[in-house]
Amino acid sequence: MERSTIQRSAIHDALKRAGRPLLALEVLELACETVPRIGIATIYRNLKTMVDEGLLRQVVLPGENPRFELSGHGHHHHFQCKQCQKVFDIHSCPTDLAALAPKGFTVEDHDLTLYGRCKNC
Amino acid sequence: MERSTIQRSAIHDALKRAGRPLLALEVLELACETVPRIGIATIYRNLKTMVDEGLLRQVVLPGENPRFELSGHGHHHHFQCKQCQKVFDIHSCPTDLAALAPKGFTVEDHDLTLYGRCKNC
DNA sequence: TTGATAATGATAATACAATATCATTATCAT
DNA sequence: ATGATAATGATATTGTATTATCATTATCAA
Repeated sequence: MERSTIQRSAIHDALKRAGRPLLALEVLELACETVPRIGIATIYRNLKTMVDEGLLRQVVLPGENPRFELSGHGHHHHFQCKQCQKVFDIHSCPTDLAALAPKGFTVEDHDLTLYGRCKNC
Repeated sequence: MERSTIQRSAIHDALKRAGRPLLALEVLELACETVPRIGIATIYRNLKTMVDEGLLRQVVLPGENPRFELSGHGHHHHFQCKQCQKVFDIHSCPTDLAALAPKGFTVEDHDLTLYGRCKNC
């Protein structure tokens, strides 16, 4: 990926407009609004490259296919709506988590997902 | 699954002895100590049945295949060791999580995974 | 503008966990 | 102990997300 293509920028734009982590197929759907004939292989190829470049970050929720979001939001967590399945960012983070681990265990990182109803559902 | 078999009890016993959530293949490995010729299909069949019966609970961590643990431990979370990949139970739980969601969002549930080094690693 | 070649799009191939198939074996009510 | 049949074990098949292939198209340095 050394050349700039309308497909690549359509993918970046889709994620920017969405403002929330998207599945590959959701990226396809949104990018289609800009490039109607864009193929799913192009979506996967570009997502992979952009993650490698550090432009995107993968968001993996339990039991879900990977989603993708623009990187540079720092450490944050996610909320999934049980109704529409959409995933949203949460920009705060609980603090005392390291204390939860049993004796002898060292906590280096954590993942938190909240579930419920989003604003629209 | 209406008859009691040594395979079924070997699976239950494997999970009991482990005391932590196991992957299907880990269950196979442990159950083999009791029933050397047990097949992977039998593992999957019984795990599914035992989950349906409420005897087992599925534990799904981000990007991981399902693990299985004996149910009846109530609400709790999990710790995954970055070294040995094993998953352990954490029997405490942060409280203020509902407050983290944006306005208009309702939090009904949550999933927390801690990552780091376990006691043995 | 042109040529080298990177990227795309359509689709075939892959990877792999989980399920289905089916002959054989084990369970258990009688 | 016996027979009906549930369960097993070996393995083929499926389902599905992702990747590879390759002819065609688009990009961009010259």
